[in-house]
Amino acid sequence: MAYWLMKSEPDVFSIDDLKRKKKEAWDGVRNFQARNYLRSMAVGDQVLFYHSSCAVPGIVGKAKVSKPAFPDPTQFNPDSDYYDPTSPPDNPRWSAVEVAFVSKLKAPLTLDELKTIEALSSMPLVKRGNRLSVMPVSSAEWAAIAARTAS
DNA sequence: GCCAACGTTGGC
DNA sequence: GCCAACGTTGGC
Repeated sequence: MAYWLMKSEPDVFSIDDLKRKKKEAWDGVRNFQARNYLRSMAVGDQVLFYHSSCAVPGIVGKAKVSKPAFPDPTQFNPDSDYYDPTSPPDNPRWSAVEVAFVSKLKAPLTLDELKTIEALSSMPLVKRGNRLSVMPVSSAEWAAIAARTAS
């Protein structure tokens, strides 16, 4: 069982959206490193849900992986923002997973706060200029975050 | 809205 | 295979 952190813009898809829908395909990832992380996920892996590009970026809830990686259908959909005409149908370039809602935090653990936690100092998340939208979380990092959150 | 940082593309 | 240009991410 592994831990992950996944970013989403709340204007596009928020923790409240996931809570309401229970499950959601996590598609649209178009970065090779993030894609490789998606492909290494297993059902039951735990996920920190992070809101990015918003007034108060931070961890807002938890989810878990409910389906392992499958070809991201949006890459073959010409009407999708994520359409990728260069992806070979017999060897799809992009993957998605399905995640299920677990909990919403009573209060977000803000990026400002995350930056002050020594145990998290090597996470790409807290590094300036970081753009990785899916990243692994170590058990020590998970524990440090869990110690500061209530759901 | 701005801009720094980064990944990707494409010319050579 | 290098690297400049470009587009995107994401904090502020």
